[in-house]
Amino acid sequence: MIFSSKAEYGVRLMVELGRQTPTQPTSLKAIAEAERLPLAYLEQVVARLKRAGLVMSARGAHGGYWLSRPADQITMDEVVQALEGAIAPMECFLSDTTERVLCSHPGTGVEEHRHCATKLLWMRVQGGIARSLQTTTLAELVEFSRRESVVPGREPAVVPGREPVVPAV
Amino acid sequence: MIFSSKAEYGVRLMVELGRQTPTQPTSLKAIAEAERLPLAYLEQVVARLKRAGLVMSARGAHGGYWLSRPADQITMDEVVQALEGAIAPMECFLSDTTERVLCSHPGTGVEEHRHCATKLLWMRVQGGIARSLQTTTLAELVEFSRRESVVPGREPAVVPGREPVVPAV
DNA sequence: TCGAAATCCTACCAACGCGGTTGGTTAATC
DNA sequence: GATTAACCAACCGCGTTGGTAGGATTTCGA
Repeated sequence: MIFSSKAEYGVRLMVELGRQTPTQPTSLKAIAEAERLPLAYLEQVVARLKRAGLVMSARGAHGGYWLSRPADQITMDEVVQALEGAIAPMECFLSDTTERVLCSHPGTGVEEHRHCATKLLWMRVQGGIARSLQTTTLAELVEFSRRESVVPGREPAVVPGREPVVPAV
Repeated sequence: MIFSSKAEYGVRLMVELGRQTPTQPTSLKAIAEAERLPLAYLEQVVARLKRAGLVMSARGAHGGYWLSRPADQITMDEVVQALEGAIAPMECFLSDTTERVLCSHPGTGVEEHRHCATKLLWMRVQGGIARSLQTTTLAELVEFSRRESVVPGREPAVVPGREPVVPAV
């Protein structure tokens, strides 16, 4: 599994917030019940979203959460990044903003100076993921969730302007 | 981290095999030393590749492994799939070859019939990953590893009709 | 014919992250 | 002042990960 349940829950939470009128806050309890998710765990999830500035909150009675921006100005890579941290296919991608190629194993002093072929592969994978996340907005997901599921069997039309997904969406 | 070390080790192993002349087998020991990886663990990794039919082997002295096909006829999604199993961003994508949308939580009898918005997102992510893996061949990685480290260069030949990669591979 | 080199096979294990739970404290509303 | 809700900090069982251990089997060269 590529993403943990934090991402799943967090995205659902964001969609739920996007479905609400932004004028009044929505309580976590309401969301937990609607999505049948454990409230206490959702608290930890939403904390990440708040730290990332994606949602705002009000405490006390009738408090709750709401989106800090309109849903069409929130791309899903922001959301997923807030929930999962940096999206990296492999370890050597993390604190490695420099172009250094040092995928050899530590310990031995000898540095591997051959081209790290796997890095090319993981770069492409990362690019593929990033692209799909950046080109999807929260508003799209909200709109998708609003459509009545007339027939559960067939997937509805992909959002116009998007390329068709390869494995038959 | 999206992929485990099995994928990293296995891809390296395949690249290493791709660098050899295919006429004679390469022993795991040689690969383990070249890549500084634990031999006993590599055995488990290569077993997956063999089960998937990507490599062949000969036992006994002077035995070893070799690619079962030319490297330009091996796409990396085959390799990664053999190593990691099915590539799924989220659990509900696994034994779900049918078009059913049932991302609700089990337990309660009530089925969630609202459109599962997260599924749309994970579909796109999966598509992005699949595309990047399918359009990369082992031969490319081998060729890349042969190049002296000049400039990582430009991403070659994205599938026609696709837009260019966003984060600058 | 023997030993070395290699694949092949099964079991075991420590450590870590995941998916929560528990139990509170603080702040706002009625 | 009671209720509602966000906020906070531990804690914890469990499964997966990344190996190791130890052997069995096959093949080749001397």
